[in-house]
Amino acid sequence: MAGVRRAKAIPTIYDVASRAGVSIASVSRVLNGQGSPKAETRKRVLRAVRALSFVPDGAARALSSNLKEVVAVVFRRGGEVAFEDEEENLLFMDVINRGIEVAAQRRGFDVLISSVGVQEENVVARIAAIAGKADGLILHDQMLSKIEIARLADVVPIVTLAGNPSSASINVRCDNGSGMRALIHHLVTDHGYRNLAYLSGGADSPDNLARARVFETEAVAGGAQIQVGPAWQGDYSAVGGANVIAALLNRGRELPRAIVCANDQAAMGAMYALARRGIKVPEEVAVTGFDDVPVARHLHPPLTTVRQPIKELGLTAFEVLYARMGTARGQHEVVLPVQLIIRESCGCAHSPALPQASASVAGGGT
Amino acid sequence: MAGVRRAKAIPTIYDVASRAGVSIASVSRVLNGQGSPKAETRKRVLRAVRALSFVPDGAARALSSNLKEVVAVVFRRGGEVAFEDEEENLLFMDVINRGIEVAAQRRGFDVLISSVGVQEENVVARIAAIAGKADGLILHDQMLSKIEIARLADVVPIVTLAGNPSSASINVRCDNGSGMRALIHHLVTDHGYRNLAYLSGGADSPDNLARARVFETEAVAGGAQIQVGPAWQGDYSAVGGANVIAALLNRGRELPRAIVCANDQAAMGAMYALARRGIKVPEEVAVTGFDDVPVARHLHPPLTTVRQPIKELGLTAFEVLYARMGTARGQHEVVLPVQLIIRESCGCAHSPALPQASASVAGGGT
DNA sequence: GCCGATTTAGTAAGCGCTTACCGGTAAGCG
DNA sequence: CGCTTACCGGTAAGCGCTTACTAAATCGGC
Repeated sequence: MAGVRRAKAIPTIYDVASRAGVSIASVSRVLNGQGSPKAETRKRVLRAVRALSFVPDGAARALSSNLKEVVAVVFRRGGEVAFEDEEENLLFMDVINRGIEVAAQRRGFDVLISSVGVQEENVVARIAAIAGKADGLILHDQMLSKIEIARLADVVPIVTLAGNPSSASINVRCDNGSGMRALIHHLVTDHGYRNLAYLSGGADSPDNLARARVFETEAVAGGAQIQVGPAWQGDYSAVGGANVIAALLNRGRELPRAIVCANDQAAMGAMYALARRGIKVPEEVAVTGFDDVPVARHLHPPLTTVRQPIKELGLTAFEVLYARMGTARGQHEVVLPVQLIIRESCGCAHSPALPQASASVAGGGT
Repeated sequence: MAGVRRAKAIPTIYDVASRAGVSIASVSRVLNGQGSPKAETRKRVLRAVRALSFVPDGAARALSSNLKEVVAVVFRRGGEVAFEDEEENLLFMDVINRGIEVAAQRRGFDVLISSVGVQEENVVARIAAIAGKADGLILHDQMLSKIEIARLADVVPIVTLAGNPSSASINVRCDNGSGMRALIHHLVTDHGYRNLAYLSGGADSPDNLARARVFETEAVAGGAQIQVGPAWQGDYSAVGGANVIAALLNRGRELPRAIVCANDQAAMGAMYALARRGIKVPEEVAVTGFDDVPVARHLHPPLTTVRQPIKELGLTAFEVLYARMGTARGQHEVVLPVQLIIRESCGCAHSPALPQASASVAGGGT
C-alpha cells in the first residue's frame, strides 16, 4: 500500500528471449528443466540469462503455476514494550520456526513469517492477507476462532500448533498426557511428595488444560493432595509465575512440597519469587517446568522438566501441511512424544561439576 | 517444483463481482480503498466477499501492482547435525530477524525467511530465487561475493548485516571500534591487566577484523602485551573457542591475564575449556565476550561483554532497505552504537544476590 | 527419396489482480 | 430546462510467467 515502487526496469523473460534469439517458451523450459531443449538452445538461453542477471519474478511464476512455494507462519507478538529478556520468551517459537524452515527448505518452500500484535484491531483481515501470499498456513497460539479457521481453510490448508483439532485444520502438539504422567510419577512415587500444586498456563490453552487435567488425576491417583484453582492461575510467562507465588506468600499461604508449572517460563518466575523470599529450591519446595527450553539447564537449580521435541514440532507441522496441500484431508491431529528430563529442581542429586558450562559448549556452527 | 497443487477452486475477484452484481474493478476499489465507491456498492461487495470467504491472491496482486510487500531474509545454516545447544547459536540472528519482522510489520510488509546450508551447491541460484519472491533482500553473514551482490542488486535492493558496504548494497553494523575500545580500556586501565589475547572470530568476517584491529591498537596503546595469531583463531563458535584454549593448554602455553573473545559464543567455549582445567575465571584469567546474547548473564561467572542493540540492528536493516526501495541510492553503511556491559567475568565484584534468577524474570508476554 | 514417427520450438491463452480510460448518470447553474 | 462538471463504475489492457497446442524440423525405414 505504501508509496514504494521499484523504478529501474528489471529484465523480463522477454528480454532474455530476444537476446538469446529464441521464444519465451524456450527460456522458460530451459529455466525449469521442462521438455528437452537442444544443447545449443540451452546454451544461448543460459548465456542471455547470465548477461542480463535475469531473475524470474516469483509473483508471475506463482500466478501462472498456481504455486507460490511459500508457507506462512503466524504468531502472536507481545505488547510493544521491550522486556529485558523478551528474547527468551520467544525462544520456544523461534525453535519451532526453525524446524518449519528446515522442512520447508527440503521441499523447495520458503517461510513467510508474520506476527500479529496481541491487541491488534482486525486480526482476521491481517491473517487473511498473509494467507493470500502463501500456499499454506501455520498458526501458533490460538488467534482465530474455530469458525474463522474454517473459513480460511477454504482458501489455504491450515495447521495449528497450540490449538484444537478441527474438521478444517490439523493440530500438531506434544503428548502432554504422558509427559505429565511421568513427571507426577517421579514427584509422587520417587520423591514421595504428598502435596502438589499446578501453576497454570494460559487459561484458554488446550495444552494447559490437558496438562492440568492429567496433573489432577495422576496426583490424586498417587495419593497426593493437590492445590489448584484461581490462586494458581498463571499465564505461561515468568512474571505471571512470579506473581502467583508472591501473592500466595503475601497471603501467608503455606506452599505445597512441589510446584508443577505449566511451562518453563512460569517455573523460572516461580523460582525467582521463591528465591526472593529465601525459600530453597528444591530443599523446601520443588519446582518443575514443561518444554525444556535451552535456558532450563542454566537455571539454579537446573530445571527438571518435560522435553518437547520443539524442532520436530516445526518439522512435523510443515510436513503435515505439505501433505495436505497435495492430497485431500487426512488425520486432524498429530501427537509427538515427550521425554522427562530430570535435573535438580525436583530434588534429585547434583550432576557432576560444570553443569552450566558443559551444556553450553556443545554448540557449533558459525 | 514438487507435485503440489491445490485442487478446490477458490473464489476469485470475478466470483465476488458477479455475486455482488458489480464489476471486478469495483470489487478491487472497495477492497483497496481506492476511488470513492458508493455506500451501496461497498456494502454489496463486502457482503459478497464475506459470503465467499474471498481472499485476494497475493501473487496476482504483486504481479499487477509491482509490489509484493515482502522482504526476504537469508542466513547461513550450520550443518545438518543437531548440536545439543544449537538453538543458542541461532539466538543472535533470531533476535535480529524479530527486529526486521517488527519493522516490516509497521510498513505492511511480511518477512520471507530462508536459510542456505553451509555446503550447499549453488548458493547464488538459491538466493536469486528467493530474491525473486521479494521486494528487497537482507543478507546475514557473507554468502555472496561483491560481484554477486552487485548483480543481484540490479533486481532487488540489498542490505547486508555482517558484510562490507559496497556501491550496490548497504551494510548495517554495530560500532565495533568504540565497543572494543571501551572494553580494552576497562581491562587495561581499570583492572590493570598487562597481558591480553584476542580469541578471533571467523577469519573473513569484517566485524571480527575490525574488532581485532582495535584490540591490537588499543591494548598496545595502553601499554599491554598482546597475543594474537593462528593459535588464537576461533570461528565465533563455542566449540571453536574451547578448542583454541584446549590446544594452547595442551602445548603448555602460558595464558594471558585476560582473553578478549570475538563474541559471546567463543567466550562460552573458552570459559568451558578453562573450567575443565580448573583455571578460575576471573581470578586467574579474565574472559570477555561481544554481543551480549541473552544467555550471557546466566553464565558462571556472568559474562562481561559489549552489548549490541541486536533488535535495532534488524529494525534498522529493514528501514534502510525500505528507504532504498522507494528512492535512489543513499548512504552505504549504517553504524549503530554499542554499550559496555560489565559483569563479573572481567574480574569485577559480584552483583547482589540472585543474579541469575533476577535476570530471567524480567520477561513477560505469553 | 518419400512418408510417418519423433523431437524441438514457437504461438497464444490464460493465471487473478490493478488501474487507465471512458461512458453514463446525477448534480450544479445560468 | 439544457449544458457543464463531478462522480461512479465498467471495460479492457496489461503485469511476467507457464504450458497446452501446433507447426516445423529431424530421422528412420522401405
